Amino acid sequence: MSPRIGLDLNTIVKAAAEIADADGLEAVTLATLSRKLNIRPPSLYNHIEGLPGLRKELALYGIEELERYLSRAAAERAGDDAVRAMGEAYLTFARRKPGLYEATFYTIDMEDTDIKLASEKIVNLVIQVLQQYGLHGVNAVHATRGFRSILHGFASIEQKGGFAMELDINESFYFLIETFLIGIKK
Amino acid sequence: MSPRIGLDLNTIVKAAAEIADADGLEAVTLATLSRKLNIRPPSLYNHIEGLPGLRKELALYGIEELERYLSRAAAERAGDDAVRAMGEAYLTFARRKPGLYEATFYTIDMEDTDIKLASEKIVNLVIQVLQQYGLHGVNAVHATRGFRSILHGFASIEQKGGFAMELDINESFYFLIETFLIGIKK
DNA sequence: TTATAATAACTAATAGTATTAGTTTTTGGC
DNA sequence: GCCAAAAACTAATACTATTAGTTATTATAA
Repeated sequence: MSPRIGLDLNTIVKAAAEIADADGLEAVTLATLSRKLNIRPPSLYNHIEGLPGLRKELALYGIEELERYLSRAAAERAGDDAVRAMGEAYLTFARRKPGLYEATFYTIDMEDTDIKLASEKIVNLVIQVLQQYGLHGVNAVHATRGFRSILHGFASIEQKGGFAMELDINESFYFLIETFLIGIKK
Repeated sequence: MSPRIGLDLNTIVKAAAEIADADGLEAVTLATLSRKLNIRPPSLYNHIEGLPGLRKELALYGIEELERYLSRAAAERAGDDAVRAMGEAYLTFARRKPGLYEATFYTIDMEDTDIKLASEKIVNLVIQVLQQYGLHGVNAVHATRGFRSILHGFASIEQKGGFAMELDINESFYFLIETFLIGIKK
């Protein structure tokens, strides 16, 4: 029963991510988290700024993790291959870490500098790939916003169980990506 | 101080929607709602099955309201016109009723019969429009899923403040819709 | 090696939340 | 005008986050 367990921010955030993935983001509370870590809830305040602070850290971790998935997929690839690989990586991340993915969109402060910076890395990555289609300036931004919308929309609806009909979901995803590729080429 | 105010489900759900639109979905609690309605929290249990029940009713109301927006837009229109109009209507709804829109995606039980039925109406509406492009059977379903993904993704990211760059958001939306139209035509 | 300062745990207390149980008041139908 | 159902209520319980103040451990420096 040592009053100095040796907790750090990383351990805390990863524990929170585990709860989120296992039981949903709503299950991430200071109470459940402190139970998992074998400490009392107030002790968490030594590391994070309350529940809002925890949510920010979780979102940040999620965005950075997503960026790693995406940049790994884009590496050594170009054009359609790169777009398809990034799309698949995005969906894989959302499926493998559902709670953490949810956290990247859940009541986060987009004005926050850390969040902004991490998000920009993803945007720049996508812009870089889409520029290979001759999309520059405003059009590259439009296309990037479109690509993000497609990916988030699909992943989010799937996660909520919104695709009810008996039809292969992966096929629908490929259909959508190909539709997008055709669209940006003309 | 009458113990019989004359509350009904409709009044309750609309009050909840007002809170959601004004202060965000997280602000919708039995406590805030009962304060707005000038009753004590337990009284709400005469009309709804706790907080989960309230959320379900709110989601249902949102889905039905969205369906009204979309069918009004699709009426008397066909092809590209209909698709563009539905896209705009979707975005308009999400912008005008942000909290209610959020509710249509927030921890809802997709197995619930009422929710399922209301959702199917929207799906069928979209399928009907997309069939005019010669999309039938599986392809019509793929395209419908794609269209919903685009709309939800865009609306959701915009709502969270995710489109940071200084570039007109409506332009990006039109770009995305046109990209989709081109894609499904080839 | 020992004293001190910072860190990170703790307990205690408060306020806000949902929910259940049991009660009272009103209303509508007979 | 009576009675049953509906819809409000009060009281109580169990969580939750959070703040204040306390204590124990660790790291540092004399």
